[in-house]
Amino acid sequence: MRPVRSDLAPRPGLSRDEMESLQRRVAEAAVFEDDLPFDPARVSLDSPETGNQTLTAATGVDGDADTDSQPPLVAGIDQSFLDDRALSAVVVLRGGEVVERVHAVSELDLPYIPGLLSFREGGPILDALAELDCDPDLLVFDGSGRIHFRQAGLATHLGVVCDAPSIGVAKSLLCGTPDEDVDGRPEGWRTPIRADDSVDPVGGHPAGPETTIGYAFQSRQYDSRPIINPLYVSPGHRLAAATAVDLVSRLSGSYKLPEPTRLADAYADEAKAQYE
DNA sequence: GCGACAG
DNA sequence: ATCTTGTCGC
Repeated sequence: MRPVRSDLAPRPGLSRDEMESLQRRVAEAAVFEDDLPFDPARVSLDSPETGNQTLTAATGVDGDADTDSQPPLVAGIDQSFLDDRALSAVVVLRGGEVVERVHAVSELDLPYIPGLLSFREGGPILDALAELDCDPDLLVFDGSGRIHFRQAGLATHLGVVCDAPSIGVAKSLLCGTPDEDVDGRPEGWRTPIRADDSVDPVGGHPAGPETTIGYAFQSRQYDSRPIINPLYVSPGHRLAAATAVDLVSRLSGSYKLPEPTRLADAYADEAKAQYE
């Protein structure tokens, strides 16, 4: 998969002000409403092994019955680190099946700076995506999308550069305010994350308290003690916040992290062993 | 000045 | 992100 907007790609050697202005340009190009090449309802972890060819009525009118009969391709992306190099891993799923796995090792140019993560990890991730033979319908990133000071987190930045639907799944909240207290909620529970003073309005995207920039989502919860923190899901590009949580919910298996992310996480560690 | 901050 | 032993429970 190749970058479509390489002019907006995270380049090394930019000053902090230049990185921030590039993020504003990315946010302006971002679409936070549904513009998907597939029906979200067709995303699941169930393998259509036995071919559920019921309801094939629509295929006769739209054509492309072959590709329409299969679930969308979803890519999970995560990284592990070696000294000052990053190992970016990508695992692509179709239904519950892994159809491709690739990884790339790249030099890191910057340290981790809250708010500028895509400039540290973006390039390395694009290196891995370039190794892909297939073309994912959806990209699931480890980090934020619209839940970002300039509404241009990692998932938004790379989603725009690849011009692909993308979602950001973070384990902690970067900015914004949850509608309700997020502690000790049951599985499946979710509440909106609204823009606050730390979020800037950008392009056609407002940043008032009425703006939902993402959701806190309780993907897993055990009946006992160790209360599990929720996931913070936000749209990256080409989908609305509500659709982003719905998709993450559909991609959730038996663990806290959605399956594509969990598999990419494991693959990043597995591949790392080959280099150390 | 103080606080807050994805991975 | 990364460094790490033991421990509880299905």
